[in-house]
Amino acid sequence: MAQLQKSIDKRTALLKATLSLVNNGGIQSASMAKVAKIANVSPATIYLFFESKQELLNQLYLDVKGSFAEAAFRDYQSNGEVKKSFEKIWIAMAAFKLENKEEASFLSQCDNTPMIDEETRQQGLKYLTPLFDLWSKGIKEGIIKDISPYLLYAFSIYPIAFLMNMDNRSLCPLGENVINEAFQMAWDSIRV
Amino acid sequence: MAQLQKSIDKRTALLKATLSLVNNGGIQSASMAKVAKIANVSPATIYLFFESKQELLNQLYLDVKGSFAEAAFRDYQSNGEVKKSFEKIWIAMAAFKLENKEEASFLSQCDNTPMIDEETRQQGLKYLTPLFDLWSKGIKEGIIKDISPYLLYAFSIYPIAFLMNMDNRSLCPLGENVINEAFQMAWDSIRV
Amino acid sequence: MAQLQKSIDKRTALLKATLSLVNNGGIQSASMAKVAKIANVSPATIYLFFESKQELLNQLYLDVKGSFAEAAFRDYQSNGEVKKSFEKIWIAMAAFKLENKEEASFLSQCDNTPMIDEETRQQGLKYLTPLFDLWSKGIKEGIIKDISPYLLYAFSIYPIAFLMNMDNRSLCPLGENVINEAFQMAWDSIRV
Amino acid sequence: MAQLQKSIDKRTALLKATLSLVNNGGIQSASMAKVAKIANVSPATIYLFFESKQELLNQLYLDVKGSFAEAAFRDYQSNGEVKKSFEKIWIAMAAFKLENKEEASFLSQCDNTPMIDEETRQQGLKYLTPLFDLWSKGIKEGIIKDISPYLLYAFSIYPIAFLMNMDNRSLCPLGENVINEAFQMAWDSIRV
DNA sequence: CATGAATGAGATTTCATTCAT
DNA sequence: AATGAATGAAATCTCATTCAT
Repeated sequence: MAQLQKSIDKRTALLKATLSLVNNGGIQSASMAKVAKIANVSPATIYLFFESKQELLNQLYLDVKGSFAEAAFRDYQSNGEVKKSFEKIWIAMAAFKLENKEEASFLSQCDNTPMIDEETRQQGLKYLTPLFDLWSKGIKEGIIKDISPYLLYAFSIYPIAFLMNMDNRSLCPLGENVINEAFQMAWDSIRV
Repeated sequence: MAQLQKSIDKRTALLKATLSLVNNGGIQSASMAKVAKIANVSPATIYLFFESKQELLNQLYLDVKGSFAEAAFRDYQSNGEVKKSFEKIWIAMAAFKLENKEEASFLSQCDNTPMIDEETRQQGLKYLTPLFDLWSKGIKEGIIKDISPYLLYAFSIYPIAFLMNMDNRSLCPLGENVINEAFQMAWDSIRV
Repeated sequence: MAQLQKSIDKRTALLKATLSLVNNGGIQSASMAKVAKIANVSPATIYLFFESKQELLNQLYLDVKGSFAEAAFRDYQSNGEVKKSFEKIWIAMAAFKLENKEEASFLSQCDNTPMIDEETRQQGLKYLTPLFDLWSKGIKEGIIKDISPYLLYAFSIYPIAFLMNMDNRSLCPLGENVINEAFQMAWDSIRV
Repeated sequence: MAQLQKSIDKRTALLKATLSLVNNGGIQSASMAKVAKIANVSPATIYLFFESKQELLNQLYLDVKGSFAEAAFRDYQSNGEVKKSFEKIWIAMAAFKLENKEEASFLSQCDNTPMIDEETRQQGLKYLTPLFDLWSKGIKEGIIKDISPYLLYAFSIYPIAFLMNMDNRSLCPLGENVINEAFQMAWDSIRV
């Protein structure tokens, strides 16, 4: 038990170290040696937990995506009104990205790198099942446009990443106002 | 004259080689040696045209962004109706991204890499001035939401990248239908 | 313990390899790759011991300067007569330079290269403290000219390097006779 | 004639450029490309005047050594008193090194680099013939120690380089006082 | 004469990964 | 289970030199 805990801790430390390194300097600057040093283990130890750098990144991706989903759906109950539910989820997502910039920025960096493989991306998508279900329900109720969930995602969720990016670069600071305006746009884009 | 042309050709070949390499394998896998080999020059020759790998990527970024803008605004005339004009631009942008997947994917990869520096990004943004002006006009006319252009961009333009990504991964093929649905969403998100 | 010894050995081998390479071909021709090959390690291994080529050279400088000082002062006791003491040191220095041509020649090459940084030079100077102290004593006793130690050094010690150089180039072979003549000159230059 | 002059000017410019570059950064940092740029010619042009970088450096060595000798013996007349004559030459040498730091420093750097070949060094030595002759005379007169001119040189002339070095590094500024003290040492070392 | 373009070879350094202990 | 040492391969970039013009 203590052994297991220690293992888990080390794994977590490694993921955390990677996250932090990717964040200042990009994926390429997160070398295994640096990761090891920050996590206070030997480089060789990383390979006890992850098969390769690729796998380390993929695991981190899933991990972070999981946290994101967990935050997004924490207060969500599937039996509520569609718009209200969507709003709750959307705001939670935005809040997560604002409060966890490292995680958010990491996910952004993963969007277009070949280091994350298709299979992992698919697994990541599964975390969003509740949202997809909600959209299905909305579509059935005639409230939401009857189109591919990918479109719905593209216009209502994906933009959050851009906003966060702007916020980070101080080009468009995200106060409560802006968040509300943004949500309105998200909703307008998908509602019938 | 012939010499100048040869120079230009070589520069172009280098940019093209870089574009292609970044596209399969990501920025980090586009090594100067590979770029040189594909462009059929010696590695040292690259440095006659670009000061460093960073500069090569930044120049490519501007180059591609320029082509993108050129395509986006080719048929646009600033005196038309706001919605029609926006549609024309939006469709042209989507078409460019669909027809020039390498360019589009490259721009996506640049979104979140520290290899493109802020100054270059700013210069890239300038290419979109006509769109920003159009939005201003629309806002004045009370047709478009009176909010930051970054928000407008985030919800109406940025999603195109996601769609293209889905198209590439065969998750959501972009036929004419889908394009039209997508444009509708873009418009709904920004219109009053 | 065995590991530590192996580390020390490797470090020593690297320094030795560098010394030897600098000696035939100059500093610039002592490439890290060659150093590695001669020391029978991979180029990457050098960086486990030295942060950069600069540091490698600086460390070697200190190392050699240390050996030199050690030899110079090995039999010296600070309570002896000034002239006798100086002679002992001077002869020991000359002997070291004659017997350790690689080391001596390396130090000469370091005299005028920007690869050795000022701080390291200063540290190197400290090894000569006993000599400076001896001079102070001589000055107080009115035996040695009351002038800057840099002058004393320039005229009594620095010339040894030139002699060694001539010896190497077979222009002025240093037998016992010459050595004695030379010492006489050194002494004449600094004595009152 | 005009053509010839232009050629000479270019050669001079190249030598000057090399001198300047060697001076800040050492021999290795004086790349042919930089030399060309500073001299305002094409890299290829250098090879019209010098066969290789080696030759460029060797020529520069001779050139500078020549200037040095010219300055050293400018006011010297071989029929004067030995000590007075030597003093005149010595002071002129020191003055040259102080007033032409680039040249002086360059010569120092050449002392221990394999880039200057033995033959060139020998030619350089010839410039000092008048001094050697003076010493011969002094020896015959019983004023100067009857020993190898290399020894005389090592203890009376070579130290100047060290002093200049110290002056450059602000460790021992050379005012008139120090110069006179230094000359005294030089003379003491070689006089009977 | 003079050159700008071009380059092959090689410089320093970093990295993901392995392996003996 | 854990590691520190070690590395081959490759990355970015520089350089002395050549050659078609």
